[in-house]
Amino acid sequence: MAVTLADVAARAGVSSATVSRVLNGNYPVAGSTRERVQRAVAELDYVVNGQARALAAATSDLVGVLVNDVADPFFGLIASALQAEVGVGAAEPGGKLTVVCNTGGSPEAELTYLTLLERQRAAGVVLTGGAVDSSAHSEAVVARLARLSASGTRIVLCGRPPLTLPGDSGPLTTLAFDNHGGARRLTEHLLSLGHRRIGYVTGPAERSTTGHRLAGHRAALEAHGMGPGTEAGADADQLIVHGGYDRDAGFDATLELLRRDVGVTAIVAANDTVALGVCAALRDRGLSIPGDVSVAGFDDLPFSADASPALTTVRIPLQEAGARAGRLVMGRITPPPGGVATITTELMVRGSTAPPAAARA
Amino acid sequence: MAVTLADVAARAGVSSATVSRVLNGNYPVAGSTRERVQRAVAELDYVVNGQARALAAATSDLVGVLVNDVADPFFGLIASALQAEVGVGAAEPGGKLTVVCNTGGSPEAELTYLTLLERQRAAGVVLTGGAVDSSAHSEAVVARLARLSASGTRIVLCGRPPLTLPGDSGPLTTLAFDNHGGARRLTEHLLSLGHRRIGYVTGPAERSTTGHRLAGHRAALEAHGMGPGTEAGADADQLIVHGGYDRDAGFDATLELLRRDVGVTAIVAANDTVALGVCAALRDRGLSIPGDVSVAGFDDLPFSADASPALTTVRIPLQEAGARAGRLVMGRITPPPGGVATITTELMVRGSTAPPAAARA
DNA sequence: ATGCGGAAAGAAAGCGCTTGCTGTACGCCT
DNA sequence: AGGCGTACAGCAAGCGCTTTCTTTCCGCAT
Repeated sequence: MAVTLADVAARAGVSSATVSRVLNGNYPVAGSTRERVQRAVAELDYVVNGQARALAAATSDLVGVLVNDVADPFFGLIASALQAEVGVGAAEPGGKLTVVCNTGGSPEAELTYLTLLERQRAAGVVLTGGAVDSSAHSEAVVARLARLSASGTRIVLCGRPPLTLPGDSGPLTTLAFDNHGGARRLTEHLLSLGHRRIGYVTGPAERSTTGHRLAGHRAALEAHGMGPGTEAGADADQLIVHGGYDRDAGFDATLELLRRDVGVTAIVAANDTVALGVCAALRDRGLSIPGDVSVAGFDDLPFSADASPALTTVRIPLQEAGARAGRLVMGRITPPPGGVATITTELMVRGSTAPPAAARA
Repeated sequence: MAVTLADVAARAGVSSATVSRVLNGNYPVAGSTRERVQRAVAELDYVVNGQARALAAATSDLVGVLVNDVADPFFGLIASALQAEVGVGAAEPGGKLTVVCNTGGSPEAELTYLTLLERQRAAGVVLTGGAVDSSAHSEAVVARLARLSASGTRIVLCGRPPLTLPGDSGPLTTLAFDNHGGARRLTEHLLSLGHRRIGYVTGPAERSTTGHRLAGHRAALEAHGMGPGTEAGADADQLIVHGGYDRDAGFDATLELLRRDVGVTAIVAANDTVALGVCAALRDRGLSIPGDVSVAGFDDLPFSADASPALTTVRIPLQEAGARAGRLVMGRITPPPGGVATITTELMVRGSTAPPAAARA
């Protein structure tokens, strides 16, 4: 059916071994022969069978990237930059295809996709998104990663807590986002504006990112004498609503916060998408931003800068992270010493935060 | 190195053929033998080599999806729904891995990725986004698609103009978005509000979608006696600015429109992302939305409903389209008669459009 | 008893490629 | 002129599976 190496060889009057060598260019072939072969390849419009090649050469043209959901801009940006880095320019050898796997945050799906990628003998796997803090599942994931790693698959963690494989050579290559520092600076910004009653809508409880951001927020409060032991921090729990990483979670959580009537003058959202819901809920209740309540997000997704008012948030250079993860998984750059590189975050102060009404009066 | 079929066979005391049959369940195997094999598989934690299987069985576990850029929510939503449909639940047989290819709208990149997918003998390919109207390139693309199709790769066009392969069995399976109708209804909405000077920011000139939307817009104008031949339509060209599908294009185009000083009371953007830029530019110039100028978009991306004011736009059910494309490319549903299914669009009237100031006065 | 059909398992031939090893022919040295 | 090194090119053995064809073995009817 399809044109094979043998067809090309026959046409060029050489053996298939020679054709293979011309194609891969890793063995001396006389100029005239090479030309003849190349002409035959062109005439027959030959395209190598990647599966046969992979089988014979024990290589793979696939790189997997595990994300919660590509439709979420957070992951979309990472995946896009990764694919651009890993992908090919003009069929350049070494360029890989990017397999996107939506895990929906489910550890089972994560495991399933890891198995599938192992089955395809993927050249590399990038895991993104906060890890799930469930020891049962993370054990299984670690076991799978250990096998993958042992069989030569390069593994990169992006925005996940570092991980060390059992009986292996040091920790996995990791790109860690400075969630703690970013959240801390964000809350400090609100405190410096004069806010004292700051609501906080968390992400999903089981994700590691959620904890890190919340911890940063609390660290800022404590540094200002508003820790849990202090008088000012007495009802700190009342200011926190546990949500999720989607818009509706922000909406609902905000209504809950307002219902509690704890006098918030600012709300920090788990991320920008949540902040969208927070803003929607506030408007729904007739509250102005930042007039009545200031709002801040996290991630600095593309639409945040153009929101009205523009959203104060913490920028994570997601594209840079994706590109870097791509280079790491391709082995184009060497992992940082210790395996962990921290991606710094930057506070973006914009129109959605302002001094509380009381301070302005 | 890795565990192979032979290892499992040896452990179970059977031939590798039997193991293969147990794994694929397409051949009678005695219950006791089956059990023994399954135990061996579990004990050895065997994972089949997908490449070897693909080579022997002439199948593939890969489905490719060509998008402009996954980071763009428009494509992200399609890709996400597609991958969910095509992907696996618990390694269910038949589940495929989704290869995402960012073409950046470049026909060369498109061709390169098609070759790569052919090399991997992909089971299916979904092409999204408006096609590029350049005959030279589209010819090459058509040729590649014809080969892919001939070799059994299922091809689905999603949001692209229908295409018929030379000497083939009818047109390719196509999911066409009703861009024309949507744009027309959108402009009619503005006209019915009383707008007569409606600016229009187009998408990239070479994309087919751009033309379809613009045509719909013009059709609405003509139907209201504002066609190019009429007095009202005399300077129609002045109301149109050619842009692109990104936020900055909308920003720049709007400034240009204002510079022309043609008295627009409403601006229709090529899509929601562009509308974001349009709004930003208007605010930048101190104009209120919709007080001074109404703004409308296209696509109804997730953030549009929560924008402030909420964006009037035309909804394309992108997730539904992606899911349907997934089912088609998997052969789970049969193509519509004639090959072309039209995805209907729906006008979403929201806060960013209102009667012009003059009409309200 | 003999023979026969069918169910289950094995042997082995590929699938299309890569690559170590084996030839072969030429140019050069002594 | 003989021998040897070098530069190419071919042979053939896999890579790990699937699948066709055979074989084996049993139970049953004759």
